[in-house]
Amino acid sequence: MNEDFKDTYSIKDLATEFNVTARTLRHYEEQGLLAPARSGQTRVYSQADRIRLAWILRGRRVGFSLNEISEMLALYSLGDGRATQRQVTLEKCRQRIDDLKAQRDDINSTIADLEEFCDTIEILVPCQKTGKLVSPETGKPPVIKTP
Amino acid sequence: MNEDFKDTYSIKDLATEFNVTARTLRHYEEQGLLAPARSGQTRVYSQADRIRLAWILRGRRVGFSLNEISEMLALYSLGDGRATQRQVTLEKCRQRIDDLKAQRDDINSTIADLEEFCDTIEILVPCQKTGKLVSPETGKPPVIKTP
DNA sequence: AAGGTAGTTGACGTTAACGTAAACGTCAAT
DNA sequence: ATTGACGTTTACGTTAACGTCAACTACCTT
Repeated sequence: MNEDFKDTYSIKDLATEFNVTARTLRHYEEQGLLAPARSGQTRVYSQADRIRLAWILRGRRVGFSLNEISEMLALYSLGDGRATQRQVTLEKCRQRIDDLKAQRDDINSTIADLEEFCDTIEILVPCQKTGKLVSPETGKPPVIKTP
Repeated sequence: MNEDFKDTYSIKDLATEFNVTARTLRHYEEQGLLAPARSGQTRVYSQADRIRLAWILRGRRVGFSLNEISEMLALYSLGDGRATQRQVTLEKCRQRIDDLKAQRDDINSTIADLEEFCDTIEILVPCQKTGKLVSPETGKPPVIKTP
């Protein structure tokens, strides 16, 4: 029996795999984000549940609230729904995409700031007299772009 | 007198410009993220305060907590500090950069998911009989990758 | 049978990031 | 001089996303 490719998982299995607590998984179920099967009282997570959890957690890392994630999951189920809702679904979806692209720009800017900062102070050297960091060229304190 | 390039701002000025409440600015001050000058009791924000606020808000959009933003701002002031702290500062800074790059990857994946979803349902057409959305080619319901 | 491990359901506690209301000061305009 | 727009501090309220018990069940294992 191969243990690596199970098709069902206990709550602890998923919790440890994704580095969250069991409480978190129960919480997501309370919020309607997950709906694992039951064997008696005990939750039994399928492969689909596992994928869905990974998706949820990625959404969380990206900064979405559980409510937003819930709405996005709802969008997917609207995809095969009535035609009248198609346009609304598409608009919301595209809005999300635009927001994410804006956020990506913010992240790139922040990365650029931090990298420039790293580059600046990485070449500095302690001053003989004061012990403070100065430029090895000019002997003067660095010009740091402080926000 | 040109109103566009002021060198001082009221709390309301900045609040409206950045679309936050005055309460938020006071909160940031309580947390030590801002330290505007005072004219009597009244806060007077400088151009530097304004830039700093923009930086803070970008950090917030990126998903940082106020505490994390505070730490990052502290990094910058450590930049011209003692040599002994330089290495620590650099490591923290690079860690931040790596985290941000990972987050950017997550965002890109999410964007890809959403765009694929958009592409899929955008070409669908309502079925004559059921009214449900189906492929114009096959007449069958679409294959949507549901997380 | 006793203990250990893993599961369950309440239900209250916690933290961050503000919201909100009270109670008050200060000018400029009506 | 009173209204109104803007500012202040103090302090309690709120929401999200869980943490943290308690009290219980079920199933092995020794």
